[in-house]
Amino acid sequence: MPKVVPCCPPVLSGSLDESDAEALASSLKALADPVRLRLLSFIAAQPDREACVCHLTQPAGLSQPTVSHHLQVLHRAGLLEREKRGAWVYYRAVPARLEAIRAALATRPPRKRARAAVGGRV
Amino acid sequence: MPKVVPCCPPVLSGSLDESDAEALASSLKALADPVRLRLLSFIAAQPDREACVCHLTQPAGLSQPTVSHHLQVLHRAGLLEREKRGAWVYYRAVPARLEAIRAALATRPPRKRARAAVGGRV
DNA sequence: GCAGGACATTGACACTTATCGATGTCCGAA
DNA sequence: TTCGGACATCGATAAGTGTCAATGTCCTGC
Repeated sequence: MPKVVPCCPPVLSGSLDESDAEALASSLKALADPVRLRLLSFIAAQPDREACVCHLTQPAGLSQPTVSHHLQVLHRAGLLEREKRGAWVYYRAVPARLEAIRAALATRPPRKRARAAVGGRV
Repeated sequence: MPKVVPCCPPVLSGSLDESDAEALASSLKALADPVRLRLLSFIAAQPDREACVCHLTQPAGLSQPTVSHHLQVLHRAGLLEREKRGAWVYYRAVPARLEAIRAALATRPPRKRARAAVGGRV
């Protein structure tokens, strides 16, 4: 059974301590780029909710190394899963991670809900 | 009656177009800094939900021009309101703006709710 | 084993951003 | 009117980031 790690307190519900702020900022930084937002939403919009890198360079309009770089940033932030299948690498969105970030931005403290933050602290 | 401006489509609900992605990324960039997250939460945690700059430099541990800079970034993103009272300037959080950003990060399309995105597009 | 394709990594460059000291502007008090 | 305090702006600097061409690694098919 996976450990349930509580998320950091919502931004507007009290004073964030320094490490919570660092962690949340680091996740937000991964999201705060138009290319990465589009990659994330493009991948999630695929019929099977995944895409390999070769299908992403053209919609992104960027070179393969650049797309690879952005995917790596999203992957390191826990927002994308990586799966290697043969010569290809498939990326899949992790909605729970995005949900955890959303929870950290909640205006009011969220209702208690088990497993809301699966995937680690934000 | 104020115009209700719909927010951009949620990231995971379909493919974001370029201008939506730019707008959302720009709002997220304003949030994606530990100093700014702490300023925002500190201000919101005050008894009267506001604070003047002179009360923020010490908790932030930064120089007055630097704090002023961060407040300006949050203000330009619509996350803080600015009010000048005599020689002092008071900043107040704008929860609706944060809520609009959260909505844009929703995993599923949100239920229709009037005035959910008051304050402009994200 | 060899050739070619898919993806990651490296190195370099331009651009942005966080930070501070110095200075400017505006306000209230004397 | 003058002085001092609160805040913003400016200029400079160091650190971070997005981008690409070149190169490296790994897999598949021949």
